[in-house]
Amino acid sequence: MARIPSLKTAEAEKISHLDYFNIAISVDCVIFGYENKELKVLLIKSDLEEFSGLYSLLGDLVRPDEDLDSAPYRVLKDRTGLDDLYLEQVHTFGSLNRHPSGRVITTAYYSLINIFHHNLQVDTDELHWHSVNDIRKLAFDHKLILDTCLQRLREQIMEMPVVFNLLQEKFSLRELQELYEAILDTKLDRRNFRKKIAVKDWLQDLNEMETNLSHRPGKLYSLKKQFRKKVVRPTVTA
Amino acid sequence: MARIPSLKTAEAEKISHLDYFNIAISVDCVIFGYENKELKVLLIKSDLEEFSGLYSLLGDLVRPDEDLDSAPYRVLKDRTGLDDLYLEQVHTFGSLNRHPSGRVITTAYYSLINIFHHNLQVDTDELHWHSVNDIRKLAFDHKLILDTCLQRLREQIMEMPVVFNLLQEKFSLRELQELYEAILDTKLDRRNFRKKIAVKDWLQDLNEMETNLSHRPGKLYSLKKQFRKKVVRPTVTA
DNA sequence: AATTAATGTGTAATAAGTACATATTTGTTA
DNA sequence: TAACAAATATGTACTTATTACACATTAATT
Repeated sequence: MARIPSLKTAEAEKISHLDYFNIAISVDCVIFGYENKELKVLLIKSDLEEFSGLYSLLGDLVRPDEDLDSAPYRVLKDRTGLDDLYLEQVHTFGSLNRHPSGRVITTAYYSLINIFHHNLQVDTDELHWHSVNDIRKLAFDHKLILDTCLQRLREQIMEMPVVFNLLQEKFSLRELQELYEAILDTKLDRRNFRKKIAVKDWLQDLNEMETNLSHRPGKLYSLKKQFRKKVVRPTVTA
Repeated sequence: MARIPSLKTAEAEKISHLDYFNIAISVDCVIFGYENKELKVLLIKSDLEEFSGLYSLLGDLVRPDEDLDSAPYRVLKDRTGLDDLYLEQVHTFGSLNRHPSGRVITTAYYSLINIFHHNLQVDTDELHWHSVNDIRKLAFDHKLILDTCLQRLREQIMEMPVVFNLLQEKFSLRELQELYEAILDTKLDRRNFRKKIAVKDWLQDLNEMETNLSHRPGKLYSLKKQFRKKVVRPTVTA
């Protein structure tokens, strides 16, 4: 376990207390949304000269009086007004030169939010949704963070009922499939997709149909209640 | 992205620079070993009064001039003399009160080492191998960290050729199966296990046999060379 | 030579994943 | 109001992976 250096070994004492507290820790949020059959991510223009013109993820320093895992909730609440969100810790990035203004280690989280949520308020002067597929370069190491989080999201969507946080409460199987296709960036077979989803038993048949379409409407579904609890910290079940 | 507070928003300016650098960051290593058909973990007697009598993981504060991912290598090198190790970042733990002497956020790594490695030197006054199954309570939140890392290890052993870091270079399929059984804490069917391993194509048949057994000896294998590279930082392939 | 204790191996049964086509429903248009 | 356009709903054959399970073989020991 870490020793607080001022109290302990000679080796540690060579290095002053201040040095050790000279690393800042931040969180960065990869906030995924979904619109127009495309997976989006919420970005902000970087406020550093070094990265002028580049976008970056939303993040902030962790406060001394908040849990690490609470920090991304605060960031999201401040930036979007939403507080009942799916968040998952993915990885911590800490190479020496990742931040030009100083030593900052950052823990990355991804979050899934419904772009059309009635309470969602993104300051559109500052924040913009970008198609994940169009992003080539971001400030800092944020492209790497984005890719890492996207990979994790892709690993999880068939294991856990998470993508529903990106959709309206009611949706058709076609809409759900289009969402999976957007996230995985691949085409899926309709019949096989339905079979796979049916086996999971995640969905409630609402006995309602789509309306206002110029073709045959599909049935509407919602995520079963028992899966709606948000907050997902990876907990150990072993 | 995190803003360095002294430079930016009014809100941030309320909080002094020092406050923000008042969080220390450490790494903790779950060092797995394997002996006598049991999965072991290397622990040290906690040096804090609060936890007297309890063991803890090996860790240290991250230095201002080292990459986060380098810190666990340093810890392992210092503690075990080994430097060519498999290490994987698992999760970062940062609840407010996880460390009694101050605010410390820690990134957990797991490592797999061969207890009988000729260069391994564990200071046996300080460090001890414990059977993972016997561990009930550890200092700090280290039991949670251990469980989280063990879960990750279990998820990975059928996906990637990692467990070979726990074995001697040459081993029989029986030994390999016993190792899997120890990690998963379950019995496996011999024929099915062999089939599964054969499909992975990880092993080199050495055309040698076990010796000094009072029963039929098994063939010896080693991990194929191309899988021997160590250092595995989860890299993004997307 | 018989015994002990393990190795090495294959097949049938079940489950999961993949590829693929037709009838049906609704709204629109001629 | 009939025909059309565009989508929904659905099943089966094929392939691949997973599971359960038993017998002949080998080397050392007695």
